[in-house]
Formats: sequence, structure tokens, C-alpha cells
Amino acid sequence: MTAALDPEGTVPRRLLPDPLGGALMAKFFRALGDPTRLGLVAFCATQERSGTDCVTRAGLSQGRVSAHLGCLVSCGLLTLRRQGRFAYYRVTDPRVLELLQLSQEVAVDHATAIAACTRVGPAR
Amino acid sequence: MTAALDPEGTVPRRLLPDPLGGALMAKFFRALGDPTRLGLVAFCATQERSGTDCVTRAGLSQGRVSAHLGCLVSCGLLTLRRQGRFAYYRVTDPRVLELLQLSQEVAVDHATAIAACTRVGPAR
DNA sequence: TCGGTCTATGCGGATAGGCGAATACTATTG
DNA sequence: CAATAGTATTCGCCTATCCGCATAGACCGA
Repeated sequence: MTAALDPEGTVPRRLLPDPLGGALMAKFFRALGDPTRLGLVAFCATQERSGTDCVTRAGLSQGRVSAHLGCLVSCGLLTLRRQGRFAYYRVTDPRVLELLQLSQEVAVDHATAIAACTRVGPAR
Repeated sequence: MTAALDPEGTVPRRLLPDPLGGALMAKFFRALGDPTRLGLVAFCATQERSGTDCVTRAGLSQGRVSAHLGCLVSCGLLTLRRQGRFAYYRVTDPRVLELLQLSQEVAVDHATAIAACTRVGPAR
């Protein structure tokens, strides 16, 4: 055959460091892989938003939205600020915005193909 | 309450253009949200790889790997080149690598939190 | 042309992860 | 302290996806 794969080299520890492991990175991407969560990140990109605002925006049950937000905070996509009984969410890491924009550029160029891809869920 | 959400403004058509729709973007991220696929993208990042190489690398059934690769090609993450009965995959869009590196940087900073996040599957 | 190799697709079966509804917490207000 | 409002968590139900296995299709060398 052509190139024998070297033991574990080729995959780039620089690209996917093993301390992290592809599994963790994948998890990170799955956090962005839901339309609701992605929408919430965008919603909190420009300004801080209260939990209630997010519920209104998402149009889902409060409990569900709370769970989504919790997930986003855990994954470092949103930052949570508590004030009394309120919770305020916001994107604070500029890299997250960069990430979204870059992804969008790539996705746009393949929009039709992505839409056609049946292996990754028929969008919701 | 604080800010009334404007009808549809705030979410940034610039950030998540509606022609694309969050659903499509989410789908794009889900393509990266699987450890196997993510590993394959990384594997094909540095050089072109044959389907067989990928199967070996992934350690899954040939059929499964083929499906994963097809998904990645559809989503614009890999480029396919056919030569006779062989198929060669490779990352050709430099933005994809940028995307992976940027994501990795963010993910690294939140590694423990991501690992702890139970809402997005307990890694595989 | 025939057999072998490489790649793609279809078929269940099992699990992850999304949803609403109900419930539990916590802090503010009266 | 009791009532209320904003959040977080739990539970049962259902769909999306992953996996291996088996099968089909394409192409090459003998």
C-alpha cells in the first residue's frame, strides 16, 4: 500500500493534542451543533442577555433553554454572571466570535452540499 | 424587563445569515462533532489519504468510515479525488485548518468544564 | 472475461441527546 | 414569614445517529 501510517504520529498532536483527545474537541463542536444553542450564542454575542430573554428568543420551554445555556457555559462559549436571582449570559471570549464567523464562511461555500448531506441529520 | 428583543434583528444576519439559517450551521458543526470524523479530518490535514488508510486509522468498519468520509466531503471539510478504484481524501480549504486550530485553543481553555458537561454526551 | 480489491449503500439494533411538563431552589418583595 | 419570580434539575418519550454486517458497484491485473 502507499504510506504506512505511523503509529500515532500523523494525526498531529499539535492539531489535536492528546491531552485533549479528539473526544473532547468533538464534544465542543457538538455544543455548537444544535440550532437552538447556536442561536443562543449568536443572541448573546452582541450583548448580555438574561435567562428570560433567552427563553423568549429560543421559544422553547424555560427548562430546556436553561439546560442549553448551562451547556454553553460549561463549554466556554458563554459566560455567566449572576445578580440576585437573575442570570446573565454573554459571549466574552472574542475567539468564539471569530470561530463562528470563520465557520460560517466555510459553511456558506458549501451550503447546498451540507443541506444535502443526509448522514448528519436532516436538519431540524 | 430589560431589553425587549427586537423582532429578529439582534441575532445578526451577519453572524448567522438567514439564507443559511442556524440549522445549516449547526449541521456543519455536527459534522465535526464526532470523534471519528474529527480524527479523520486531522488525519487528512497534512496529506492526501486513501480510503483504506482512513479505515486503518479510524479502526472502524470500512462501511462506517466510508460514510463518515462522505459526510465530511459533503460538508466541505474534505476534498475527494478519485483515481481508478481509489478515493483520496484531503483537507484543501485552509480555513478548515484555521477553524480547527482556533476551536482547539478555545476548547483547551475549558477542557475540564467541557469534560464535565453532561448535557453533551459523556464523550465516547 | 474472471477474480480480487477498493469504495459505497442498505439494514436492523442500541444509545445519545432533544423536548415539554412538573418540581425544586433561591433571592426579592410585601 | 408568605408569596412571587427567575433559574435549575429530573423524568418519560421520541428522533437522530452511530455501529457492524452484508451486499452492491466500479475498476484493474491476469
